[in-house]
Parts: sequence; C-alpha cells; structure tokens
Amino acid sequence: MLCFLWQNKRKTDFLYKIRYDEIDIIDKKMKNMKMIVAKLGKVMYSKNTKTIKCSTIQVQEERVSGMASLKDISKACGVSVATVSKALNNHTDIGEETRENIKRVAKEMGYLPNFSARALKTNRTYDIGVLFVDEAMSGLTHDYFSSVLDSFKRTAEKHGYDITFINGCKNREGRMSYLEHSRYRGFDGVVLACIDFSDPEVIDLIRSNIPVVTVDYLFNNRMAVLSDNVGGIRELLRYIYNKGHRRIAYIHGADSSVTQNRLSGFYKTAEELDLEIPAAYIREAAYRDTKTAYTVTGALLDLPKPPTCIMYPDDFAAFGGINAIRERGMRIPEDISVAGYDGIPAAIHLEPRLTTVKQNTEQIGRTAASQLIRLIEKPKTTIIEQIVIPGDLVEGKSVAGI
Amino acid sequence: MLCFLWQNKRKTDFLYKIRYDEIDIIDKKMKNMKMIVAKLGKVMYSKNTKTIKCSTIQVQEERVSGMASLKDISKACGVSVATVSKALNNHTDIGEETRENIKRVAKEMGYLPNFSARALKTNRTYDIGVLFVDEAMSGLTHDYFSSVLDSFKRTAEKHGYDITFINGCKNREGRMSYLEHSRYRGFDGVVLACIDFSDPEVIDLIRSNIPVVTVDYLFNNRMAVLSDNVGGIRELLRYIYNKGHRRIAYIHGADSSVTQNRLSGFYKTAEELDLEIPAAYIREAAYRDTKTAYTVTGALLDLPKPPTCIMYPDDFAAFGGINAIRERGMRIPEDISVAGYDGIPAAIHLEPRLTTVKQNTEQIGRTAASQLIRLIEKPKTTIIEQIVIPGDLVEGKSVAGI
DNA sequence: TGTGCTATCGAAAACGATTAAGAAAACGAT
DNA sequence: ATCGTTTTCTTAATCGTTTTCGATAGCACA
Repeated sequence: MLCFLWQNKRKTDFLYKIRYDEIDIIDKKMKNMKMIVAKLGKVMYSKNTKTIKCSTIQVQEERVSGMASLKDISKACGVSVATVSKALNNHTDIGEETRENIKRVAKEMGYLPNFSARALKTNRTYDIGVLFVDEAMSGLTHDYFSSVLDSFKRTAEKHGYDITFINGCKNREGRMSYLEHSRYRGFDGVVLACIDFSDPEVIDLIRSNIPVVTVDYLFNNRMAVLSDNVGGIRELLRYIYNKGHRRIAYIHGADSSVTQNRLSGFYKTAEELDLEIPAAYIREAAYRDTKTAYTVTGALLDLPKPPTCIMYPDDFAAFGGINAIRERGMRIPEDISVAGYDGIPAAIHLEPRLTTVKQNTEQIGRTAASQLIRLIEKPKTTIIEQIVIPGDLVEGKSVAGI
Repeated sequence: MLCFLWQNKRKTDFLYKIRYDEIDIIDKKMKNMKMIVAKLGKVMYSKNTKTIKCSTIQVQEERVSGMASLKDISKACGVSVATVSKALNNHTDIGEETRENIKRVAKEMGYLPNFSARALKTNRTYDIGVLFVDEAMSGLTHDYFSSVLDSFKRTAEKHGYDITFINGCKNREGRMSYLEHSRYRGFDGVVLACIDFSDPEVIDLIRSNIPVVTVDYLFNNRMAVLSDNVGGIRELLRYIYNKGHRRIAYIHGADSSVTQNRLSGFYKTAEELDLEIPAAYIREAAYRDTKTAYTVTGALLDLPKPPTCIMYPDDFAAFGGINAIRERGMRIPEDISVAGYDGIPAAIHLEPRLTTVKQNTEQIGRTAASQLIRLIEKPKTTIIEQIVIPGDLVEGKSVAGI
C-alpha cells in the first residue's frame, strides 16, 4: 500500500492510496464526502517534479452519503430524467401511475431538488435581498427596522421566498456594489430600508431592473411602503394640543425624507391649530442619539419661556431627554410633558409610560413583502403603488393635561 | 406581419411575430429580456387547437440586455471559455498578457460570475444559514439575538459569506424541515441560537453533516459559543452581596440550558458566600415577560420578610418588576434594589439605570462566525471547541448599598 | 537531434435541473 | 381505412462555470 500526496498547480490536493492497479481518491474538496474508486490507466512519474499524471482514469463513482439526484431516481424507476422532473413538478403530460411511483421513490430516496441547478436553469432564486442600513451599517439592532424586517421575513417565507442580506461583499475580485452583489446572487427582488437613500450605490440598485420596494422612501416610479409620518405627527400634536399645551417644542431627527415628512406634518398641523411655534422650540438631534437629546433638552429648559411639552425624534432620544429633565429635579408629567415616536417595547413598558406614536411595523413589513412578490410574479399586471401605513397613537402617562 | 399568441400546456406563453419565413420570439419568461431571432422550419397549424408547432428552429441569439457570460468574454477575446475562467480566477497557467486582456474586457463588459452555476459546479455557496428562533419564531425582535446576529453577519461578510435565514419553508412540495431547507439551499454552514434546542428538527440539523455552531447551547461534539452565564450571575450576585444585601430574591427564566446555568451559578455563589436563600425567594418568569415579572414581584413584596434586592431574568422582565414596585409607592433603589441581565440599550439609558450584566454580543457573534468559517474551510484541522465568552457587570443605580 | 521540462492554452466533461420538440401508441370520427 | 387528436414518455439541448487532462510550442542541455 503506497501513499502519495499529489499537488497540482492550484494547490488542490488529493490523497491517492495506491494498491496494485487501483486508486482510491478521497477528494477533500467535496463536502459530501464522495469516495471515488478509480482504476489507474497510464502513469507518468517525473522525478524532478512532484507531479503524477494519470490519464484515462476510469471512474466508477460510489456515493457514500451524497444527495439523490433526478438521475438516480430515473434509474431507480426505469424512466428518463425528463419524466422524473415533470412528474415531480406536476406537469400534466405524465401518467397518473408513473407519477405516483416516481414521487414515492423520490420520497424514499430522500430526494431534494438542487437549488443551484434549478436557479441556473430557471433564472429564479426565490431569494429576496434585503438592504437595511442604519448608522451602524445593519438594521438589525434598530428596533424599527428589525421589527419591519421580522414581519417582512414572515410574509416572504409564507410565499416560499428566502431572505438574504445584501452587502457590499468582497469576494475574490474585491468589493462588489450593492447592485453587483444582488445580480451575482440573482435575487428575484430586493427591499430597501435605509437611513441614507442618497448613497449612489443605493440609487443604482433602485434604478436597476431588479424588482424593488423601498420602505419609508419615495422613489420615482418604484414601489414604496411608507409609514404615515405626516399623519402620525399630526395626531400626536393634536393630542398634545387638546391636552391644553400651547408651548410645544419639537426636537426632530437628522435630515432625511422621514424627518422632512414629520416636520411638514408638524408645521401644517400647527398652522391648522393656530399654534405659534417659536424658532427656538425647533431643534435637532439624531435619531436614537440620547446624548444630543439630553443636551438639547437642557437648552430648551434653560429658555426664558421653556416649553410645557417636548416632542422627540424617537423613544430612545426621549430617554435621553427624560434623564436631563429628572436631573434637574423636575417630574414627568407634572412639571413637563414629553412625547416620543416609534412605540418601541421599552417605551411602553417602563415608567413613565411614554406617549408616542407606534408605527405599524407589522403591516409595513407585510405589505412590502406582498407587494414585492406581486411585482416579481406578475410584473406586467402589477401597478406601481405608494402605500401609506398609518400609525397608532399610544397614550402613555408622559403628557399631562393643563 | 402576423401575430399569434401561442400557449403550450404549461401556460407559458410566447409571442410570435411572423414575417415571411422569420420569427421573432419574445420570451416573456426571461427576466433579462433576451430577444431571440429564429428562422422558421416547419409549421403545423391545426385549426381546432391554438397550437403552432415549429420544428427545426435555427436560433441566432441576440442579447438585448443580458448578463455577460464567460462565453461572451471568450468570444470577445478570441480565447476559450476555460482560459477566461482560469484567467479571472488567477490560475497560474495563463499568460500574463492574456490574463490582463481578459480581465480588462471582462470589466468593460460588466461581467459578473453566475452564482448558481458556480455553486452547482463547486458545491460551495458561500452562504450561511442562520436559525435564530425565539418565542415569536424569529430572533429578529429579540435584543440579545439580533445583536449577536448583527455581529455574526458583519464577520461573515468580511470573509465573503452571505447570510440567509433558515426556515421550515414551504415550497411547491409542501413544508421542508430545517435540515431539508438547509440542504436544499446548500448552506456551507449553519449557526443556531434557539430558545428550544429540544425541537427534533433542530436536533436533526445539528446532527447532520453540515458544519454547525450553536450559540448558548452545548451539543455533544459540536462547535459552540456560550455566554458565560455562570460567571455573569456569580459576578452580579457577588456585587449585590458586597453592597450589603443579604435578602436576595432571584426570578429566573423559563427552563432552558441558559436558565440552568444561571441558576447553578446562583446557587454555587450563594453557597460560597454562605448566603441563605429561602425557597420563596426563587421564582420563575419567562424571559421578556413583563406581566409575569410584575405579578411575581408583587408576591415577593407581600412576603412577611420581603427581599431587599430582586434579580430578574432579563432587563425587560425587570421593567415589569420596576412598575410593580413603583405602583406600591416604593422607590428604587432607596426602598428596594433590582438587577437585570443582558444590558440592553434601554436599560442603560433609562432611569433608574439598571445594574445588569451586559452579555458580550459582539464577541459572541464574531467568535461564532469565525469558528464556523474555520470549520467550513479547514474541516480536518479545526478542533471542535466550546468557547465561553464572559460578560461585563454594568453598574447602574438600581442597587443601593446598605 | 533527441530528450525533458516549462509555460500556455483548449477540448470536453461534468454539476443537476428544465423544457421544447418529437415520437409512439391509442383512440375516435369520418 | 384514413386522418386527426390526445396521452404519455424520451431525446437532447441548455443554463454558466469549473477543472482535468491533453496539446503545442519554446527552450535548455546533452
């Protein structure tokens, strides 16, 4: 029993266990641990190089624990591969009896279709790419995004689609753009929810011919699902107004389409209510930025005429504001009222229960998924829509009546 | 110029524009809008059916806006497909000049490798399946899981891997198990973080020959990354003890390996400290279950000798407890101390800043990813390890000294 | 001139599935 | 008996890539 370690130029290595004129090749690259028993034809052995060349190897393949393929089933059933394929896919031109038999055998052999082969042939992956980008480059740790994604995923799965994250991944050839990555993976469609829709790579992706739906951003002639930020802010402001507040400050988020919508909703509603908002009452703090919210709140409280109620970019930022307020020995809502936005669980569970607007993440994700899938499956008959999902005012205890 | 709408049995439809002896076939199924110009051979037109049969069609294909393939590049460069493939993959047996030229042309043509074809051939998908399951069937809305996943994803991407969610997806043939789904998609490896590791489907997946790493669960002979729950609870309990507390209650989570570890850490540390824990002080509330935590806290406060400090299953549950405490007019930490677990952002930002143990989610995710990838890429030389990642005590203001 | 070696490149066989088109048999109607 | 139709199954091409082995040419050296 001789042993050789053979190396070709690509450094893929095979182990040859040579016994008489037979070779067992254990291919280390093959994950499914095939064992190939081959007969040796001609051997060229040159002493200066460590190359052994074997020509005319007759391979009798022996599956140790591989996956059954259509070919295996066709052999077992005595029919052609085409017949098996059509039987399993319920084509109508296969006899009842034959189909039953093929399906039974396929089940017995534990057959699973090969996704890659199917995708290669059909140009369909049943895979949807998601690009959820927040400041930290991943929407996963963002309450709002992750909640939308959760709902999106659930709906997509119900329709037989899988979810894969899009990223500017590096492969052997260096970095790929979002669009390139999506093309490479062959996503049937993509869903985007980003902080920064002005990123050229994001725009490239939206402009491409891949079916796309955006969340909380309106792109010309593309499917979009939008949380009703205008209506949400309006409802919240009206609520606060009806509670008797007239000195209302609004700390809005950093510039984005969401922020613009909320601001426009704020101003419009203020106008409707004949409410005067001093310029000093409109401030900015990034979303989820507790520190800035903390300092800006301090500045608001230091005003000669401080507001009686402060609206925050989101619940998280409100936490920062609440801390600033409490550090000054003021109570919520007795001394000052606050309101958040988003309706994250923590805001609803913790005292003082925050008055906030709960965005309907479940419906947003579900709608985005079903719209995208319609677009994928019936591209001609699907009309491009922009769907606005209303939020719900959550009445907590952080806004007092005066 | 005649027009026919042709339908075969499978309802796939083609549009034939017949002009003289030429046909333009616009295949509506093809997403990339190929246009095929075909010459008509023989036509069979039967008046009873709406079938047109065309035999011996000579197809000259004309790409309108398709993806460039190796074949296209090979034609453009005047070399074989094999040469192009090898040039792009930096094989050493291609001339310097040829390689440069091929790469340049490939770039010009916007070539992207076809993932499905590559996967079919190489049996590698560079795709990792993740199964993160909490009570809601998706770990996405779970702070701890989503944070681990975020870190996992980041590391995997750095190594050129994509992330796809595993699910018991239904396809045309009905539901697939987790294992079947993973095989079908051909994941190179899978990572599991579940509430319920006793699920037979989960066990099937772990037992399979797919490289796997589990988070927070120890399975015989499988790679695992574990948050140091024993050490975390020990540190927390010691901290509370050193603050002077002797009547310490522990509301632990529902039964799971994590809970068992924390409980054993709790009892062991109590023993070390010579701390007597009355049976009534050990209670149970499911993780993230604010309601049960609320009622159980009430019960603890009603004891003849109520605890001076209550430890909760996690930060969220602590919120429920805090509400119960405050409703009775008691202050934290002046009247009673509380401690959480996890270190979620809300707990750290909101008053009273919770004393808690921050699990090192970043390191857990990163380690899980790098270990899994090692297992995938060097299966023979990688030793199966169980890696424990310590957490950090976060000193808030919810535990008073006495 | 012959031999051995290297450096390049190509031919061709896979990988596993889908599907258009053809073929064969059976059947019914004229 | 002929023709058309339907049912059922097969043949063979194709998707795009990887990779083995062979082929060829050039070079050095005896």
